[in-house]
Amino acid sequence: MSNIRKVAELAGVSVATVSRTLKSPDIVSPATRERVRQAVETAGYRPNQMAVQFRSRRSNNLAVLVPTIANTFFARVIGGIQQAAQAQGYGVLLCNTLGREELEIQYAGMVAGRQADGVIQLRAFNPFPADAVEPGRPLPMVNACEVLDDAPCPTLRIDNRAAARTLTEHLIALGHRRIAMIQGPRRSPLTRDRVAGYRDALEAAGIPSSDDLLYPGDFTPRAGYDAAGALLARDLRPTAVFCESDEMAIGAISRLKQAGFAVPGDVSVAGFDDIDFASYSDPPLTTIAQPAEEFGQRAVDMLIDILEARGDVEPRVVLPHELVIRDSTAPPGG
Amino acid sequence: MSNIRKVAELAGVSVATVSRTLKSPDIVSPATRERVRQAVETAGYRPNQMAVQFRSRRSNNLAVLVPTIANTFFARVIGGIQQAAQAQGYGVLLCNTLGREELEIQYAGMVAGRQADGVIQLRAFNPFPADAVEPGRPLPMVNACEVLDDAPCPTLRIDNRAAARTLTEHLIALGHRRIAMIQGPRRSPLTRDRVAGYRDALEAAGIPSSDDLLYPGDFTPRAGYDAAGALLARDLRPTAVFCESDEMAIGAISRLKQAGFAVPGDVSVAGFDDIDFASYSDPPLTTIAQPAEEFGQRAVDMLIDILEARGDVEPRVVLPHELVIRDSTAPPGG
DNA sequence: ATGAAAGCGCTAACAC
DNA sequence: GTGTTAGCGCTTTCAT
Repeated sequence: MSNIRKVAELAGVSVATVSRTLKSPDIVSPATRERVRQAVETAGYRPNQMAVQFRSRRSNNLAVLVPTIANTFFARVIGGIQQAAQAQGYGVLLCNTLGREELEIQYAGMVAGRQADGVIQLRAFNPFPADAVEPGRPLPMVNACEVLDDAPCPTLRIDNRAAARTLTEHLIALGHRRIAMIQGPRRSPLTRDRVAGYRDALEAAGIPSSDDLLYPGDFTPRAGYDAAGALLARDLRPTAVFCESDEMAIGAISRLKQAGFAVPGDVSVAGFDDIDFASYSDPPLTTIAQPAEEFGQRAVDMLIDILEARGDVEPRVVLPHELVIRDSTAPPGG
Repeated sequence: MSNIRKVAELAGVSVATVSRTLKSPDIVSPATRERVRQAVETAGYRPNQMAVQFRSRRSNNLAVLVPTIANTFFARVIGGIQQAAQAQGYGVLLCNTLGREELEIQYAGMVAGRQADGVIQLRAFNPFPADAVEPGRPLPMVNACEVLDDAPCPTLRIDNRAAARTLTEHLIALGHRRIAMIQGPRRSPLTRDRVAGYRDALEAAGIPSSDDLLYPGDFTPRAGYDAAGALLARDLRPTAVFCESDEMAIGAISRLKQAGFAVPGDVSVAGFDDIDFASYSDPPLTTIAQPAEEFGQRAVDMLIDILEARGDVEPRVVLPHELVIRDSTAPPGG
């Protein structure tokens, strides 16, 4: 493999000139520039990025901490991250953490080890040890989607409480009063905020809310399926179910139909995220659309703003969501 | 940030000893070892991986070229890759190529630029220029899932032809004779092999095959939806549809139901991949299960075998598939 | 078992 | 506009 010295010899110039020709061609005379280009060509020279990174103290990599890439929504977010990162000359180091904190901490250590310049964390957990915060330096992290209340870095999310309230209001407006909720993980801020929004709507409508209409889940179809089963065993069957992910909604619908109930005839089902499959489900899902790709792109932009110290980064960004009404929700007994 | 020299000073040893303590503790005396550990601790020392990589000439990163991460099947494969890579101390550089060759070539260039030690390519395309093949050195690449016939590296796939044949035979055994196929991209070896298997089955049953039962697609639900629409416009409606992905099958079912046809009553629909949603679709999908996570894990193992020259790597690995019969297929007119 | 020292390939002062 | 040179932080001979 050829290096910068070989190229310099070939071109009859110094290594500094070769370096300059590559980094800032404009400060090199056209003649030299051309000779160097030739030499690069004939030598088949590719700069050793490990050396470049080492010397310039920047890895140009972003570490992405994702609970699970198997989740359709996260896959879209990562698509957005990848696209934006690539456009700005950064690589994406993927870290599937399965929500395990020790793994998240380990991966965040890639910043201390200079493997990555910064971290995009898609879960509400700060993987940096307290002593990683160099006083004066901002933490090289952006926390997106599921966000820590007191995140020590910029955050990016939708207004989950408002979204959940809107969705619940939609259900109430259709005439539902017994509305169950299939939730995400119990301790997630996502779940907490969405339950709050759900309660907001019930309360505003004068409907008493009851904890036993709340079913825990984990965003997977299986969880929705199981929760729907539990829900059907109740004496007073809910007439509507608000699922915290489209995946769970699809699972729930499957279970409901299997038990002989029509959706939305007997039970209305609403989802969250607006994944691709939401439109192709039977019935097509009423859901809250989140700007998944934009989450990724914005997170990258914000992180690079931090890394390259391009002025101040907005600390708390809230992206718009949208209620998408399809056919999985209808008046009760309709 | 502290470096190895500071630690050496603190411990009162040479940098070489610190390095040794970290890399091969066993060749350092227990006493020194302990002093160094102390020093590392008090200094809060983390080796600069950029320097380590630079010096040792290995990035310990694997580049993964994936057409689109938004595809559920690929997302699972990547999950497997990530898991195996992490277990063996490698990082995963994600490259969403959208099937664009110039991007694939650019990303494969990360190997020449020492950003990555090797490449896992999930599409049938060789992104390495001819002169990248150092004579004598094997190409640091594994080609998995969609595989080049004459791939210049080990490949990993299922027997797509056999799988398609099995699935088609299942349809024929149910009594279908007019079986349409909604395909992947026209020029993909995946499509070619599966069409071949489909034809094998028809031929063996003495059913004439006709090209106009073949509908092009791109693996997305939308493509399945559209193709199903086209298919319904025919004079003689097929009684069964073989879709080259579960995503397309779900899209197709959506379109069929929308047009008032029952699945499988009026039209049987089969998919491919056995994604999570396949079980929760209505009706649950008959499909071919592929070992997605295993694809990822095996690809990583094979690639690392190449990189670390651990003996010979099996050049053509074929993983098992399985026909999963659910409710989306039934006898015609049933 | 440990230390001294060379150098990986590159960038960035600093000189001319 | 170009060359000289000093490292970046680490690993790894080669001595001792």
